Amino acid sequence: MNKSRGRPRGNPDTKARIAEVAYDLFLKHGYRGTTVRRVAAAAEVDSALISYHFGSKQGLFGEAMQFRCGKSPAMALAMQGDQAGFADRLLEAVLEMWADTEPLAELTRMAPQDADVLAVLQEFLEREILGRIAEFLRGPDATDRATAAVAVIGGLIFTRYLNPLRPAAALSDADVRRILAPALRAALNPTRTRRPLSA
Amino acid sequence: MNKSRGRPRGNPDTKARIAEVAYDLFLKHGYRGTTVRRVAAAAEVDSALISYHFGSKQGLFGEAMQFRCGKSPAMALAMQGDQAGFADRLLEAVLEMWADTEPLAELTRMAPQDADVLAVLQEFLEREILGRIAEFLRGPDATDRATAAVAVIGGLIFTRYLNPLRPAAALSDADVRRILAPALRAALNPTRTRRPLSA
DNA sequence: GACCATATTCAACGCTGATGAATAAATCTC
DNA sequence: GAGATTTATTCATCAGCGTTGAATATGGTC
Repeated sequence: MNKSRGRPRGNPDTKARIAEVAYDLFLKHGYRGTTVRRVAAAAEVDSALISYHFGSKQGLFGEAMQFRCGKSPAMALAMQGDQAGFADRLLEAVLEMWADTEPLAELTRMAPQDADVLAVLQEFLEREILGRIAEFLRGPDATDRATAAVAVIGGLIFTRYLNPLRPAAALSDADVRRILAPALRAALNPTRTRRPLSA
Repeated sequence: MNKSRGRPRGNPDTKARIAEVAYDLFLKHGYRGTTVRRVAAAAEVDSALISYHFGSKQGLFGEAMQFRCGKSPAMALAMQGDQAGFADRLLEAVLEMWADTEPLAELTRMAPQDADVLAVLQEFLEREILGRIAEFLRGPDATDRATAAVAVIGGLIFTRYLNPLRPAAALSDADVRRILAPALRAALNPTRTRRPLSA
């Protein structure tokens, strides 16, 4: 069982192998449920090696996840078309992203287990979603409106995926669209002044 | 320093003292940052006593927090009045609760640190908010509509308090009302069939 | 006063993530 | 090619975590 000390023969990319094994384990058991030692064992490596390569458990998590999220084509699609229908297309894109992109859904599922995970999710929301929306809007108060939109979208993600309230998670996609579309439209609405509240 | 073994003289309510000390520490250092041993030290008690009284760290957390949340009068106020203005009153109540109820805000602030904390928050949302809304609505699909409403409210809590996206947290109360009120109204709307999407 | 339930400390267990020293292979330098 | 340096790895160990079981002292009951 004991492997000899020192650098191994050849140039096996042990670091990459560790990251891959870690990725699987993180998906399966969540952040806290995945211990450094278990990753090491699964990769047939001493646990100290993980500290050596990734610095810390959080570092390992970051590197193991990083290269899989982002670059979803769903958003790109929403960016094409007129501003009028943008809200609806945007909502569609978000629903699609979480339905298709497995690592994203898994990331969300285990986010409440640790602050480190939530930080990754937060960065994703800000850079990947808020950033692109602001870019599309292009107005003077573009950032403001994008911010408001992300508030609504974040809400969707929270109640539906991240911390699913039992009944809330059961809403159909159609229901989600019906309920949140007005909110998204209001958020993206350039008229920043108060509007009459028509009950 | 050593205190003698066995039951102490008098009947000091050590359990309550522990809960109070724990509450302070949880607020100050968060869930993970507060170790059982440190609570024990602060309460001048052996750490095993905590397992004895509360069963586990999560149990300690639950009991330490429990008796302070809930029972907020803001919700009760929203329950009085006609159905037409309910959405707006409800939104108002939520904003008020998080502004006033210190432990609630703190609970939210440190929720991302651990799943245990999120579980407490989740229970609060379901029982204290979703439950009361359904009770007020009283219709045939009351639960459905309440669920939808909580989805929106949960969104507010998520982006504003729990995992504050830097720009999103900066929204004023007025902005929040403007953006989310339409969504809440849509959620509470009894006409469950699709409505025309007027851009 | 005997007895049992209760409250407490003590000592230990098996975990956790991390660090520093030893070691061996790969690579660079002359 | 030999020697020095850098890189990759294991090993032994650390301090800390939450939890458990045994020992012990007090309070209430008959």
